[in-house]
Amino acid sequence: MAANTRFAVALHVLGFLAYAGAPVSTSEQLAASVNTNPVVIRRLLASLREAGLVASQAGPGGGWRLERSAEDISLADVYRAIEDEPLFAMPARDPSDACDVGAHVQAVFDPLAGEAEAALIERLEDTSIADMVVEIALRVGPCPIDQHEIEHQPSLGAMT
Amino acid sequence: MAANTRFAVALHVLGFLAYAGAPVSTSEQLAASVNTNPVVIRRLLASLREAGLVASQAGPGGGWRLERSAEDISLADVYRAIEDEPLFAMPARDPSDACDVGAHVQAVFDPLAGEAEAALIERLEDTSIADMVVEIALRVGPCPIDQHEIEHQPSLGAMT
DNA sequence: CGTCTTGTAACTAACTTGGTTACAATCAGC
DNA sequence: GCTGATTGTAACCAAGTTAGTTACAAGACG
Repeated sequence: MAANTRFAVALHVLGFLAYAGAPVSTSEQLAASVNTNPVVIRRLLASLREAGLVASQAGPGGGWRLERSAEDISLADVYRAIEDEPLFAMPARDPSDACDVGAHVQAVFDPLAGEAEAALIERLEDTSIADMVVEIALRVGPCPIDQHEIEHQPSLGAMT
Repeated sequence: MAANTRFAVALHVLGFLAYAGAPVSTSEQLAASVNTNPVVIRRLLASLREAGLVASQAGPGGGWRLERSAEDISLADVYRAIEDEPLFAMPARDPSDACDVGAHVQAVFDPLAGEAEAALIERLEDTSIADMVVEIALRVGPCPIDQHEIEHQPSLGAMT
């Protein structure tokens, strides 16, 4: 499958915004952490902004910030903000309606596909961006120096 | 998204095989019902055969049949037979490990993505091909003539 | 005004998908 | 063994998707 990497990138970026604690982060910083182009980040975050998850501001000192608290953004919110197409779909060409199966397969398939995707989303509802940030912080391990006081963007460390 | 239609086609074909009740159906017949090319059907069914869901036989009178009873094939079996790549994946380029979030996002993301996909599969486990066939039969409605006795491939009706 | 940043269009390269043709391999029945 | 039906599979094409990139307009702030 064309691996769906937008979801992973969205979680990375939202995790960054939550973890950084800075008032805003620029798409340049986010792109550096994800290792991609700032435009890719802006495109993705545009979807998240439409869903009310983040806000942006232009100009010097501008950038992106969470519009809700990290506890209040579930992975399901992110999934819904990004994925507009259903997970499973019927092929473009309609099946033959001269055949009992072809005539009714769509009516039977569609609700099944919807329920399966709903189960996926329901599971995503159980985890928040804040939960993810906790997991990340746990893996960073005890810090000799409290990174949150070195600079305003602690998560960047000594990035080039 | 590049809508995943293989899943829908697989269910259609398996439903056809179960509903038809004929000893075998040819990829030509299946392709006619799905409204696609026989080669597409053979390619897809090759995956299902590897998973032990169907069997094929060449030569005259040959074709495809279910290798297990329709009650014994869950939609999860079909999903696993078809999808080899994980539903969610990290982007090809590794994130920056100069950043706390970039360094650990994959370790946090991977199990989350796996659990979400597991929830999807778990839901698919609840429905069998037989369940689908019942739903289809219900929609066909009461038949003036028992179609299963007109011919050997009742579901084809008067297909061209 | 000058500069930093977002917003967005346009283009490209790589990949995926479904469709199609072609042909070898297999098998049943005569 | 010959014939014909059917699967098995490689090769190729067209269309669509995705990520990446460049370019530049628009907005915000000192």
